[in-house]
Amino acid sequence: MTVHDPLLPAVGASAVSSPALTEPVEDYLKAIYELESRFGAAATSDVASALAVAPASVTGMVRRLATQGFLDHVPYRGVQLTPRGRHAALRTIRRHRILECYLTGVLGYSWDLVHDEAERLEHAASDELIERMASALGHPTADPHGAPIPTVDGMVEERPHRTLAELPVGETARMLRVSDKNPSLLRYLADIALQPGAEVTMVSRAPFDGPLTLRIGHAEFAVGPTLAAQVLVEAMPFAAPAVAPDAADAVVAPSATAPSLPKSRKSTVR
Amino acid sequence: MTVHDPLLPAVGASAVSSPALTEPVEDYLKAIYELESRFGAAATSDVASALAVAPASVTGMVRRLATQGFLDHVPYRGVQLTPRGRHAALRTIRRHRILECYLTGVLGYSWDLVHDEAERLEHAASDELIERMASALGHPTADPHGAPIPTVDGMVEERPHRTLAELPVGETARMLRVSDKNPSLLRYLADIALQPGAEVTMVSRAPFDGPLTLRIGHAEFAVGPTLAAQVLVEAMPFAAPAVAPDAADAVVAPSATAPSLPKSRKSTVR
DNA sequence: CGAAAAAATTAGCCTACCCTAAATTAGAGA
DNA sequence: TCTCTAATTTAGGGTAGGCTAATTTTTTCG
Repeated sequence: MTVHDPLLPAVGASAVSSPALTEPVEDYLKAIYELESRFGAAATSDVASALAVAPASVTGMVRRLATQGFLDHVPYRGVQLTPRGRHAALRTIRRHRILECYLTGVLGYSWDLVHDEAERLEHAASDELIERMASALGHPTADPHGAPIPTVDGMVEERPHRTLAELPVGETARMLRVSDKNPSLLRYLADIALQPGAEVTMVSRAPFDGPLTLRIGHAEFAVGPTLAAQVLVEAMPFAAPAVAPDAADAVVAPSATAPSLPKSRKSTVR
Repeated sequence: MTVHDPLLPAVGASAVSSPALTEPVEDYLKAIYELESRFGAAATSDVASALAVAPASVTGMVRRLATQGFLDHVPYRGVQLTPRGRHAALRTIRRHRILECYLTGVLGYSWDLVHDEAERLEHAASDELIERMASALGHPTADPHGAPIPTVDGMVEERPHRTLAELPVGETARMLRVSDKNPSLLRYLADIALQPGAEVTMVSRAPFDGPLTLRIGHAEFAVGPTLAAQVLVEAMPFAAPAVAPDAADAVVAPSATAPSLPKSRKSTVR
């Protein structure tokens, strides 16, 4: 009986150069990581709907992942990634986001189409390839949708933010980030020039969950609260439009779209 | 035939938008295609060793592929791809070779390392991505190892060739192609500048399968017959380095003395 | 030609994932 | 507190692919 013994040679601290995770495993870890960082915990049914599988399938996979040390599972209580699991998740997320940067920045993909492509390539690309892409791009720190790119050793810088829906009337903020998963939403946002880095002002807010009026550049748009809730914004560095403490050193604001998209020319390939 | 029909309504002509082949299936079809074009038929054991699986596994997969119409299988007699199977194989091969071009041409991979990377990406990349890469490269017709790239509709131009081992003493040929599967061989060939397009002259040939002496550029190298048998060459179009195009069957006189004149049954195919 | 060797297939198992239906448990509300 | 519902897990199956061992067929060779 020749046993192949594919997994875990030892309980080593962190990455022992993992024996290649399967695609489903990478997907589960990524989904759990994202749910965990959004809600503090990942519920079975949330993982199931994120991955479009039945809840029972999640239970099964979770048991497997727990025995392999990727997460802790308290039955009926939810799961939590171990450092090992978190590291694996972040590796996949890094790949995904660098791929998105590369596809938009170098190969001309539009930001609403990169997600699916990156979703498949993230499992197939070697570290070598990912790092070559990153360096061809000048080591971007955020993907085209504004999501921060984890470092090779698993660090992510989450910037403080609120949703556009929470922005008080009269205030201006900088668009920070939006999910990459909804192509038609992304196409609409591109239409109204609401992309990471853009300045957006809350002009008015209709009552009873009514539409919000935004100013982006010189144009105004009315959007629904559902959309606004999906767009993350951050406070502008300083200098508010109306009451600036010192207008003299206010940052030059590009009036139209301010794309701080990670697009770089230099190719550091050898 | 269950067609999922994901997005587009009927692409037309050739592609019936196959229900996405699995990775193993693509690998089998590709391997069978290559064996078939090399030997005229694909034997179970050859497929098994090409894919590093047990022969029994091949029998099983072959049965599945036959019922799906990718190939015909006469038990104990071998398999033959159907047009459908051949088309699928060529699609994978096209992807593989365009990926190799892109990785070496744009991302700086060396030619001995691209194979493994392309091998994984070929299953994950969308047609969209492959065609974007191809057009970024100006639609190459051969990969870095000299292998021709099938067109989108499954045409390959196989050039007439012989192996370097067969090159008569005194003759010069142009290096055409070498397998991409052996990194150390490729590194050695790069060392001696024997790459597609290079001109190589057979200076002498030691008896009893002894070493062959080649001239490449201004240098001479002795190589074993095994290596030489893996390198494909083609007749030079016309015009040897220093001689005018009139000398149709004149051979460039090598400085080294050729023991016996090559019988030179010239079949200058082009 | 007939026997041994080689090649291929069958039989029987295994693992990873996925699913549905049937328990079970947690948590909310009366 | 007790019950009802929603969430979760267990039970029982299915498919794709892979493996070893045993068997069958083909080929080769004395």
